[in-house]
Amino acid sequence: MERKDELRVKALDYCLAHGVAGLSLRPLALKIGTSARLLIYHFGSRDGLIGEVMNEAHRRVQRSFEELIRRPGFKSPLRTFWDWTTDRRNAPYLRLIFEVQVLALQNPTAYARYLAGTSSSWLTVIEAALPSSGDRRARATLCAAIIDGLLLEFLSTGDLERTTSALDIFDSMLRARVPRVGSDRRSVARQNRSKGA
Amino acid sequence: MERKDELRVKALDYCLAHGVAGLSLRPLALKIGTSARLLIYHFGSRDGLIGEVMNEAHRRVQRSFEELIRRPGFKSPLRTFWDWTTDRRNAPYLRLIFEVQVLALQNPTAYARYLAGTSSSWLTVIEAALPSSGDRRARATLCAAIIDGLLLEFLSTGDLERTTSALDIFDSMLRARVPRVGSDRRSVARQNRSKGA
DNA sequence: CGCTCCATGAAACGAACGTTACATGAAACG
DNA sequence: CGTTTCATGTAACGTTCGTTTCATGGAGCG
Repeated sequence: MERKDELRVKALDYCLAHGVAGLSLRPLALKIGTSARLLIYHFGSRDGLIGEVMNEAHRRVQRSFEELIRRPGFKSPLRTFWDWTTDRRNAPYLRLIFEVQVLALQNPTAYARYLAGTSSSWLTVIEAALPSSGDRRARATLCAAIIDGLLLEFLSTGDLERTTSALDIFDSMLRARVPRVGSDRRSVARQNRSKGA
Repeated sequence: MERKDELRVKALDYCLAHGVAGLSLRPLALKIGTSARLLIYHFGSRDGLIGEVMNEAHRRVQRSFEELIRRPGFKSPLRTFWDWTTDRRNAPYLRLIFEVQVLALQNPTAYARYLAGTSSSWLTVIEAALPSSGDRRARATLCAAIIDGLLLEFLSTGDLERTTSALDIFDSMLRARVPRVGSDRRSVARQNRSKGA
């Protein structure tokens, strides 16, 4: 069983570097010092391997995140979270999860099973951290989307300075606590309904 | 040549529905009423086909976007842009571009060529629409990231109401014109430099 | 008609894919 | 010791992949 653990860890490292979209067993096996035969033997199938690899990834991200919220934070919660996502120890994992999430958009049957409600669980965490208000869920959605969008931009361009500046701007906006806008959820839905093609 | 145009259009429709990650010629050819032989004949190779398909996608998005900015806008620019991205005529294209962008993160040599600077070109457009200020580029980055992040959330969950509420919150924040925060670019860079792992 | 060029079909190529069958050596256990 | 179980290697299976080869039919043109 310990051999399987070792293989899972090495396979995860390989997926962090090469992605999971076109993953094939033989090159992976060659790189981590085993054979396609043994990967099937230990994990049952390619899908089983990817499943265990993604579970391991989620586990590590979870562990790192729990360590984060245990530490005392000097900066704002959002900025602290941003620094965590862009940390080079965490970014590869988030990139991998990004990949699976986007692949699941076009091929849910193949990839959705590897997403253990990642996005919605983070949304819940953020929502719990926000002050209570009628639009708290929408505010949490906004915060999560900003992290996602800026992270995607950071991963694409590598421009940490610009993306961090953007986050700090939003952070200062958030602290300003702008009062509720006139368009509540119902009126938004009304506007959308008159939009269709 | 007109036959090739027809094939390109049909292939794009197929990619909009099935994605481009695991695209293979024979199923595509079967679905659009041709053969793998002819796809190679017309487009030279699989990569050539994907290249032309993505060009066609970018062309259509571009055309739709130009039509958008030609129309008079009743709502805020950002909300107008959001309604455009989530329009069911446009969202599939943005989803496809999302897919390629994320695939390029892990495999730039294979996919980066299909991204004709999409993200940066939009950034420029947004930047031009914002009032001039020292942090205009960062603000543009923020706006683009919010659209990206919310769009990804919308595509993943289909929850247009919640994501639109989130956008409206940000829109109202933006209108409030919070003054510059203390952390300018230089101080941000300073903070980041002392972050490394 | 004869020639040329373009479009297409049928079939195959070699490679890579996930997976399996079979054999074997080592270790654990009675 | 004999037996069983686990881990592993070798080789193959059948399939699919992108691509190529060869042949053919038809349209345009002299």
